[in-house]
Amino acid sequence: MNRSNPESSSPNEKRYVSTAQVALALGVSVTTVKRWVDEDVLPAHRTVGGHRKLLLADVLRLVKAGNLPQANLGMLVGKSSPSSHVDIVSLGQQLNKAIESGDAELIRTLIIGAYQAGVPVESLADRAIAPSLAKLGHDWADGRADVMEEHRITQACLAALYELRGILRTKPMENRPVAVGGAPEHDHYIMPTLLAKLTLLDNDWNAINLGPHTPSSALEASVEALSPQLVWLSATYLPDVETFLRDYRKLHLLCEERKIPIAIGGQALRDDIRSRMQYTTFGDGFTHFAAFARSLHPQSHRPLRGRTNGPKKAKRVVPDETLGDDQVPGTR
Amino acid sequence: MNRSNPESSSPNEKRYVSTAQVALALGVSVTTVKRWVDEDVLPAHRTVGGHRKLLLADVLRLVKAGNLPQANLGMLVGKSSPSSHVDIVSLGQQLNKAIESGDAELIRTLIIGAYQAGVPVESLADRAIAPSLAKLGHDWADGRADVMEEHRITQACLAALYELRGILRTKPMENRPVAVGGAPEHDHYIMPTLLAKLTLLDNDWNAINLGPHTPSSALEASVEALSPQLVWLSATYLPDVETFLRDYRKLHLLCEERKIPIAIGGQALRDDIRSRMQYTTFGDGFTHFAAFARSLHPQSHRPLRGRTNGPKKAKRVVPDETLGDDQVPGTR
DNA sequence: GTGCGAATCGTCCAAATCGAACATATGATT
DNA sequence: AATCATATGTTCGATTTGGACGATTCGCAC
Repeated sequence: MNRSNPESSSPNEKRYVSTAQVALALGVSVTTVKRWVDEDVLPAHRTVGGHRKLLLADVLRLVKAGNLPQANLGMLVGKSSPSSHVDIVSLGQQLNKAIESGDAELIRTLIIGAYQAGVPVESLADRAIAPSLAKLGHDWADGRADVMEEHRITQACLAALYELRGILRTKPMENRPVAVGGAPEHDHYIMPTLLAKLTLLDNDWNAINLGPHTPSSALEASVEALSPQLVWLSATYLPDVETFLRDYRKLHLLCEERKIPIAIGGQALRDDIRSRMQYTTFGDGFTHFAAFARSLHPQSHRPLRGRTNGPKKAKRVVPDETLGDDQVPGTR
Repeated sequence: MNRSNPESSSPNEKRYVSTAQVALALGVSVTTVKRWVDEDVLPAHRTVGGHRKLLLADVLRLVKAGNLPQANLGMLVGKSSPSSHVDIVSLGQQLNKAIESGDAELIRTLIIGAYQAGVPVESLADRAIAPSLAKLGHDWADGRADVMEEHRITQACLAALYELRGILRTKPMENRPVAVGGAPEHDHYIMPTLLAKLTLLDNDWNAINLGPHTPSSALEASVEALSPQLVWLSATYLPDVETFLRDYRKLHLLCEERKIPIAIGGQALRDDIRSRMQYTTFGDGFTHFAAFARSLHPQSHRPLRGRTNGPKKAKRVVPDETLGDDQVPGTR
């Protein structure tokens, strides 16, 4: 087992980094980093002598929130991997190899490392984890892998994802909109609904996951008890479509009455089933799901250049963006 | 700890920590900590030999006064001394309250904190987590709690346990004996088999968890593929006892042939079922399970977190003097 | 007690960071 | 195109920090 990242072993997320390191990694100057800290764009702590100390987790959050094209986080998370931008495709291939060899430690390193290198959770899910697990499922069906491998790998991925959840948990949960969700009854797949939760957490939601095999009544109870601003339902296995549809209609009625959008997704929801459901959005993958969540609750944004408002010192809260890509001059 | 007045902040604040520990927690170098002490920014006592001993409370005060919060104080508070024996009973009560109130964050804090305070995983499982979840189950059956609460709490506990797994993972894994295990087919309970894995990890095993709903064939395949030195099977729900027994007998034969001990456990294995099984040991709780594992592979050293006992020469700290504390770190 | 490895001490000095003032770049407004 | 407001980049001396060194102390086992 080639341990490409030997040093690991350090809970990177709560490591302090200096302004210079952040500047180098983000492709901006030190002064800019200092100013961002002073303007509360980036949280930081000061030493007694006045030096700024940034938590790595805060920096990573900014990278994902604002669009910093030149971000090269390799230097921050581990100086051993200068492979600048993490290629999501190659990540998927590496993940496949790790799964084939059954190397749980490598699986963890790849997933956590990719996130720390700036890959959003939804991309990680759609383009690396889901395809790899699907491939594993096919191999199993074709007899090239056995159930033992499948179970073992599933547990390894689960552990990595829960660790990722721990990283996502580290940032402020105040003033976040609440979402609840789960998988329908008799659907025992843990991962899809967990990925949905992680995706929401990564997009500044407070997600409450009721887990797999959640009876419709439990979901309805949570809607009434928590008054969420979004409900998700992830169906991977549906033994009884009719019962599911009946339950779903009830849930949908309740949510419609309370004006709560529902997002549904999952492999089990084939076209013929979807056509019989009413929903606000069907997420064809977690990327769609994340986009929908962001449309409901836009994230804060990095300051933009130029005049944004009248001469007044207006507060800068850019509601949404799209402004496409904007090139930050990566001088230096 | 009977005398503890509950509201008195943290359990341990009169503990002394070294400059290196403080440096690690605050994210600065040892030299800097030494200088801060010399400049009266941080109060400290000196041993007769001149070593600095910092009161944990003082460090925490600086952390709050200055702007260095949320540093890795986990590393500091984590190494609690044995004298502050966490009362496992009171922990269970606190956990019950946290579960009743549905406070996921509190659940996490209690579980992680208890482990870091020196409670072994098996005790945590047997005397806090299992009773609390059993109580939740009863409340649910009696109508005092609903399914929503149960699912939500289960997810919270799962997350905490996976985080605990992350902590256990950081210990060296070389030269550990391998164990494999899981829950039988159609048993979808994740937690018992996860707790079994954590228990083994905490006792210097390398445990591979195939997870819930594991077909007997998968377990057998893993025995053949991995040649473990222990197999565990945790049954919480057994819809078809006869099939289970038939599968188990096959597994037992395989293991006997290879001289691999089997440990079984779980609520579903009532006396009448157990009487029909052959096994090496039946773990009536994780404490038994851990003891059995240790008997197979004695630990070189129980990972005593914190000092086992202070040298009889109790603190020989010279109260040192005056140094008009306060001295707020001038953030200039 | 005695001994030994690991941790800490004190003291250097180089490197990193700070704050402030000034110069440049960017994008919206006119 | 010209203008303006904001954001970013550069330089500078003063301050803070971090690492290296041998000498000393501490904790633990025997």
